Amino acid sequence: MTRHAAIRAQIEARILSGALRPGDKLPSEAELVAEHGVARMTASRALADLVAAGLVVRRRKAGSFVAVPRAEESLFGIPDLRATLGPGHAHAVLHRATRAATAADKARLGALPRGARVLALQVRHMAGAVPQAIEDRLINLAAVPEAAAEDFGAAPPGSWLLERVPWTEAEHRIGALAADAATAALLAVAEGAPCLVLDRLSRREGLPVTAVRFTYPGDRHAFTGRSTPRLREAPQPGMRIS
Amino acid sequence: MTRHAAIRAQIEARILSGALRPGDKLPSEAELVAEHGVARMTASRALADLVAAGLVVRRRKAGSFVAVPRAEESLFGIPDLRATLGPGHAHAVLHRATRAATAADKARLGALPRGARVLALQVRHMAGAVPQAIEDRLINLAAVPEAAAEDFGAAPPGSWLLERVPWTEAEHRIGALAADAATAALLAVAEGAPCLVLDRLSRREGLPVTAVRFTYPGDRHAFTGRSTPRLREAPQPGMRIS
DNA sequence: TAGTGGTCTAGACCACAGC
DNA sequence: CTGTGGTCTAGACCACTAA
Repeated sequence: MTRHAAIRAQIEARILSGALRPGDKLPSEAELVAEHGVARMTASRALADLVAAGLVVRRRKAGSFVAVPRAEESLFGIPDLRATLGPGHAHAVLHRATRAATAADKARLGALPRGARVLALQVRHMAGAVPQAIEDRLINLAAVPEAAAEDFGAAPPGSWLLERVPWTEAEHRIGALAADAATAALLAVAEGAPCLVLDRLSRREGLPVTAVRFTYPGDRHAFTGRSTPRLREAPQPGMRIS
Repeated sequence: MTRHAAIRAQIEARILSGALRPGDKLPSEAELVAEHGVARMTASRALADLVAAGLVVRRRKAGSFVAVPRAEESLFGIPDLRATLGPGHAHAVLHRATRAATAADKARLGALPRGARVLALQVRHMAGAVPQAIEDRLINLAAVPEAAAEDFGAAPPGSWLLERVPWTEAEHRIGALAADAATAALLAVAEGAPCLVLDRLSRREGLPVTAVRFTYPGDRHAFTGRSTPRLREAPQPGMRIS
């Protein structure tokens, strides 16, 4: 491993483990130079890589800090609904339950220890009086214990989680399904109407954090995005839901 | 503009304009040093940025070369169907026409000069005897004149284009639609069945190149992906269609 | 084996934004 | 004003691999 990669890995591990939290100050280049006995360009390279990875922000004179994830640029470039729908957006928690993980829960979240507890949520997102999406979410309380005491009245669970839990891996699936009777009723569409479905499973260092399914009425939503060849100084703008 | 950015921009312009084609050799670091009067690290940084942008590949002793886009990692990480479906995949051109751009064509491709000619294609993708997708594509012949003489028997148009035409910008839309009668017949699904629809418009330096709509049966396909925080040395694996 | 890229050093000057 | 990051230099050694 190269020296800049070693420095980078050390800092990255502290961020991903939670020892360093979003907003915390990192060592300055000069401190890294003294600590690791390298040239400043080497320390600078390590921090620059962390910036490219989105884990760190740097400000002149102020220093380097653990990046605070912005809700607008969620996983895979698919933002959460708060940013998408804007001020007219409202959400309501339809169901909320904590329970020992069932077999079905384990199938969604992946391997969980025996007796693991999960928080199951169903949230409906509205734009005015028009239903825009149904969110079915499972949260692994072993990974996010503070979720048990949260009512998600102010921020929907996606935004709430994004600002608190660093993630290291996510799996996504975007498909199309016909609305079943329950979904159709909640979304105010005809039974059998085409719906866009986004499934996402997020992990932190192998530990499942949350599994979520968003169901959007096919006539009201699409994922849109712009992309350019990935440039270091122009990160991918990502997808929007529109 | 910094010196490494200037060197990078010069090379990038030559690649995007087509003056340098995929596979062409770029100046070595030593040549860039002599040409621009900079230190080697500065030239190296310019080339490293181009590698990060995916425009360049570098091999020790051999040199730096314009990257040949791989069909497996298409725009937005959504690969073309050849790579997805593997050896069992076959495609057939159902319709093929060159014509002066109609109003509908211009609506899909965006601004075109008067009298612009386009190639319209409809292609069906199969896995064995099972239809997997319908591809409706428009190609701007002003941007890709050699497409007029291509029959797309060997490679489907997506792969063919990707290997020949550099792109600088793309817009995407993923939605869900009910299959109309014609689509249902081609995909061998019931009329009204939910379908996943991917629309993509690609441009090269503002010039529309191609607009395409893929329609997938909702019960046979989904876009799946894994993602990690974007690391310079571990590029996004991207989506797969499965 | 020689050319090329990959990394690192120990300096330097500058721009910028907090203090 | 000063700490911090951003960039650049002119070297150096090494690793890899294509010739």
